[in-house]
Amino acid sequence: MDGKTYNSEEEFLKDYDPSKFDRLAVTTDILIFSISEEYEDNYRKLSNKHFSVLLVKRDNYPYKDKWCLPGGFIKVDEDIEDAPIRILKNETGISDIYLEQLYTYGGVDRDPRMRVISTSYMALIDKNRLRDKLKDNASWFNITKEEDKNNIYVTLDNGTDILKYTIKKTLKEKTTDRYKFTIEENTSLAFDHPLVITSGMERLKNKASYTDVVFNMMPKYFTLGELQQVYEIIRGKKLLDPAFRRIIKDKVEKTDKVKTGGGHRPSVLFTYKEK
Amino acid sequence: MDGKTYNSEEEFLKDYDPSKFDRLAVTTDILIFSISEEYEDNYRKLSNKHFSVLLVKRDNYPYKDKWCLPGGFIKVDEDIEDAPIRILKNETGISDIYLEQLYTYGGVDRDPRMRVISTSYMALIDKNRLRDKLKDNASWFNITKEEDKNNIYVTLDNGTDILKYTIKKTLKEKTTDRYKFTIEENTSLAFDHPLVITSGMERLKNKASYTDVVFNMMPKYFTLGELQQVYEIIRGKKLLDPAFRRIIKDKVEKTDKVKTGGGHRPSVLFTYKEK
DNA sequence: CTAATAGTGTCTATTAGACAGTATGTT
DNA sequence: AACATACTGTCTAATAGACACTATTAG
Repeated sequence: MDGKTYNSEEEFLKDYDPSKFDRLAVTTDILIFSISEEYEDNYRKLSNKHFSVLLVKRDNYPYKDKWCLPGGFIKVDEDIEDAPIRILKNETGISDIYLEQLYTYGGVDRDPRMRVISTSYMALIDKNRLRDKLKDNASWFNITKEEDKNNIYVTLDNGTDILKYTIKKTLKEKTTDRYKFTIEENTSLAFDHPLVITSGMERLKNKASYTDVVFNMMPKYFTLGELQQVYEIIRGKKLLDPAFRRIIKDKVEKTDKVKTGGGHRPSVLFTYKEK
Repeated sequence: MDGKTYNSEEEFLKDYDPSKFDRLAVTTDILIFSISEEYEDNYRKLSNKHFSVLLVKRDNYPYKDKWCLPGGFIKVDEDIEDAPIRILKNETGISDIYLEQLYTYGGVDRDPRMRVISTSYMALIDKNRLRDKLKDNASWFNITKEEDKNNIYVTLDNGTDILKYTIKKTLKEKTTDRYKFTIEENTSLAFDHPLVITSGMERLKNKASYTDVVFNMMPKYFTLGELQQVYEIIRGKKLLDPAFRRIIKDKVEKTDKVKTGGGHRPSVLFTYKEK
């Protein structure tokens, strides 16, 4: 550092000038994922479930009127993990929500205003917990994803707006099959949020196959059919009933409640059983 | 934001004052892992391998004379992923090294000088690539880890200094078995680096079981015995030969070279085969 | 009765774990 | 010859995939 030598940490700190280092604005973006239901006209059929993400509409520049992930600046006197909790509380009104850090994005041109570093978090919730508590610039978007060898095509739909984007995948590292995602096309999402959403979905998909994360999106009581539907949505493929039940059986607890009224055999309600 | 309304993004940006947001120093810490060998006095035996990490000795306050991970500040005009590449090049002289972002730490009191956010990266290298290129404040430390239900006990040894620390594990989240790590005891490592090292080791251990990361620490040619040793060190358990060879067989390619001179049957040399 | 889901039994294929054996170079 | 590792065959256990079947309700 500078030429002077110090004899103790106290002495050093007293003399220390923090301004000599570059400082950057640090923000956090939160992916709030949930499952939404769409009821069928056929009384016999189960409700159609969708994977969905909460977006907010920007009311000022940059990206005015575009949709983006909820987020905000990290305060100088705030632990980084406290920022997403604060924002989540502010956005949904609830505070005990599954939260996980995902990735820190820091491209030089992420934000036209200034240099910003952004740490993304993923939150999973059961939508039933927050009936009519949403702010009016916020909205749930159903996610539809299609994929081929080189691209991921995503459509976000909240019933009014339809947002589409395309992500290009290029293999970045052979030993771990990691891909570099780049935005190939994007009409209506702000910043690099298409990247954040896509990586978050991938992460969740992976975690769903070796952990119990999925239960964070389930209500207290659920049928195995409903649970299977959610797994299928997140894993992106149909699962066979007997296999699914085999795998899940130690993770759930049977209750004496049943769900009736579906025009078919009633289904037993289960709860999540911790190990 | 402020009261004024703008008609275009250009207009908005011209008027924009970036100083109104908190700014933080952002750094990166790099875990450089490798495998070191310790030759046995018994000519017949294979060399004893250790998992090791590169540390540098701090030559000024704070934490003067303590060991820490190589790292540095992210520059305002530098992409966040470019910082670890720059530091790695500077520290080891090589540039094509396996690199992966791990986690962003941002506790308020991480650094006594000022508020710092730090993104950690993990790098894996084959030590043979950098014979006598190390700087003189840097040193490889062999890592020994022991674990019980509540704690992880780690010893770092470079032949001269022995550093010890203890990490306390507390279950943070039930559905994904995630633990919160806290430093319980730490005599000679700077900052929160015991946390970074421990989490990095965990991450590598997991990745080793479902990817080919391990090959990043191997030389071009290796025997299956050596490869198995490295897997065993990282996974933290003995593996059975036939099972290991079954799993690995599609990932490696036999060469016509053999390794002789070991006082036992010569071993065929293999190379990594990409899918 | 019928459509639609709930739930189970069982057979097969694949993968993982375990052990025992054979092979071969150096001193 | 003996030690230490290299390498393989095979049996068993556990897990995953597939299909077919029975059960039960609202309308």
